[in-house]
This record gives sequence, C-alpha cells and structure tokens, in this order.
Amino acid sequence: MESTFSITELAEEFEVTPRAIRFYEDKGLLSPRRNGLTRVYSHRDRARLILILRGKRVGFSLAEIKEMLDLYDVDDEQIEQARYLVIKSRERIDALKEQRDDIDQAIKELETGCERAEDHLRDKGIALHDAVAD
Amino acid sequence: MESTFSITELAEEFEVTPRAIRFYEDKGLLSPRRNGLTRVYSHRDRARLILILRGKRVGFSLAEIKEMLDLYDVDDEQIEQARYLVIKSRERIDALKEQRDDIDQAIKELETGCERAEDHLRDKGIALHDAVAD
DNA sequence: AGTCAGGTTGACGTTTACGTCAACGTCAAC
DNA sequence: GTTGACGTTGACGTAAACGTCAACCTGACT
Repeated sequence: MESTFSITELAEEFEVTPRAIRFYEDKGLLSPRRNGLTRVYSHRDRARLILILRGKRVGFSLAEIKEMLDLYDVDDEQIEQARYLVIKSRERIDALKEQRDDIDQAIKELETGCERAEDHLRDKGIALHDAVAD
Repeated sequence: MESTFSITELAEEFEVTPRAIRFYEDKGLLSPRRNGLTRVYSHRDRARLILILRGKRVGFSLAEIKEMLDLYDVDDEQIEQARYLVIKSRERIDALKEQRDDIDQAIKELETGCERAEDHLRDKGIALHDAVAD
C-alpha cells in the first residue's frame, strides 16, 4: 500500500483529469508537496480530494467547498466546521428540494405536451411506433 | 385588445428583459416585423415567445427550441413537428428523471453528513440551536 | 545519443444565455 | 428646441469549471 500518489494516479482513481486536480490546487483547495516541480500527494491530500468530489456531487461550488476545507484545517475540534457544514447542508437540501419540485413540474408539462402531440399524430395518421430518432 | 406588441410590453408581460428577446431573435427563434427599425410583434410572435419560455422552463436549450419552431413553420400539418416533439420530450423526461434521482441521492448524502456533524456538535457542546447563519 | 512516458507552467478557448455599456435615432410633448 | 421615453445596433463582459494547446523539463530505458 503506497503512501503517496502521483497526479495521474489520483486522476484515474477518481475519474477526473489531471487538469481538474491542478485547477483545484489553483483555487486553493489542495496543496500537495513537491518533489522538485512534480506534485506528490499524501493520503491527506487524497482525502481532501474525495471531499471535494463529494461536495461537487451534491452541488456545492468549489468556493463553498474551499470554505469548508479551510474551516476543517483551522478549527481544531471541528466545531465551527461542523456548524458551517450543517448550515450549508440544510441550505443545499432546501435548494435541492425546490429543484426537484421544478423538475417534477417540468416532467408534468412535458408529459402533457407529449400526449397532445401523440393525439395529433393519431389524428393524422398512425405512425407513432415509427418515431425512432435518427 | 391590441393586435401588436412592443418589445417592452412583451418583456414586462413575461418578465424577461428586452435584451433577452432580441437575443432570441439573434438566434433565429423570432423574426418580428419592423416599423422602420422598431420591432413590432404580432400575436403569432407572442405565441412563439410563450413556446420559447415554456421550452426553457422544462430545460430545452435555445438550439433545441429553435429546431422545434422551425419544424412548426415548415411542416404544414405539424406531423414532423409533433413527432420530433414527442421524441425530444421523451428524451427530456428521461434526463429529468435521472436528474431527479441524482438529486435524491445528493439529499441523502447531505442528510447523512448533516447528522454526523450534529452528533459531533452534540458531543462537544450543545449549541445547535445557535447555528443561525450570518 | 535518442526518445519515450510522465510531469510542469502559462495562457487562451469553450459553453450558454444573456448583462452592460456606448453611441446613436426618433417621435411626441412642453 | 430640447427634454424624455423608447427604440436601435454593435461589441465587449460575465459566470464556472475546466479543455486544449504550446513549449518546456526530467529521469529512465535502449
């Protein structure tokens, strides 16, 4: 079990490009050690990357993720960090629920329009089953 | 009941900016008549605008909306248009459902992380109710 | 010596749907 | 005759998160 990682190792493991990882560093989310110029990632760096990607999955911006990670560093007992995380998570959950409602609404609209179009087709000629995309 | 509209009238009615409406024209989604330079919108133009905004609401790109509108024009009995609409709508519905699943997944992840953080806070000191954002 | 795999730093390009000027026209009202 | 409301056309700016070069270095193998 290796104790350090190269940029492409991490990139492949998590299916992101090296460019993306460097980008996160640029934005202050990562700061791996260097061997000369080459980046060398510790397990801690790897853990941070996991947190970054998890944050992205649930819709946080890189800026928000950075704030959380920064708190995680400064805050010894992670009290502020935990509090911030709770607040932000609740905000995000609310936003996501709204987004989900919007999606449900959109699906309804689409289904209505779809049925109307199908009726129209049935009227003019029955060729619905031929409706395969090119 | 007026039979034509100015750009700001439409903009206000549908709560978009004139800039947006001109943008749609630029992209070929609208082509109002002109009185000199000034744009004059008919009921038909207004109807198209409604379709554009509905399309946007359900997540179609302007390019996709344009394709539908173009078909609507060419296609006399709207057969191709209806078929295209059905296909695209189904695609969109599928994509939206996936998106909704992603959101549900994200909410779950957030709730888990949230609970963990709350436990941590409860461990260290009870100050959860003070956790109001600034 | 050559050359390849892997790494590096800029720096500009991409996407979408507009926002935000600037500089100008025009028509009616005062 | 000038003010004001409303309109016009460019043209550049914006957001986020990278993609995509170019030009370079460096150590290992052949």
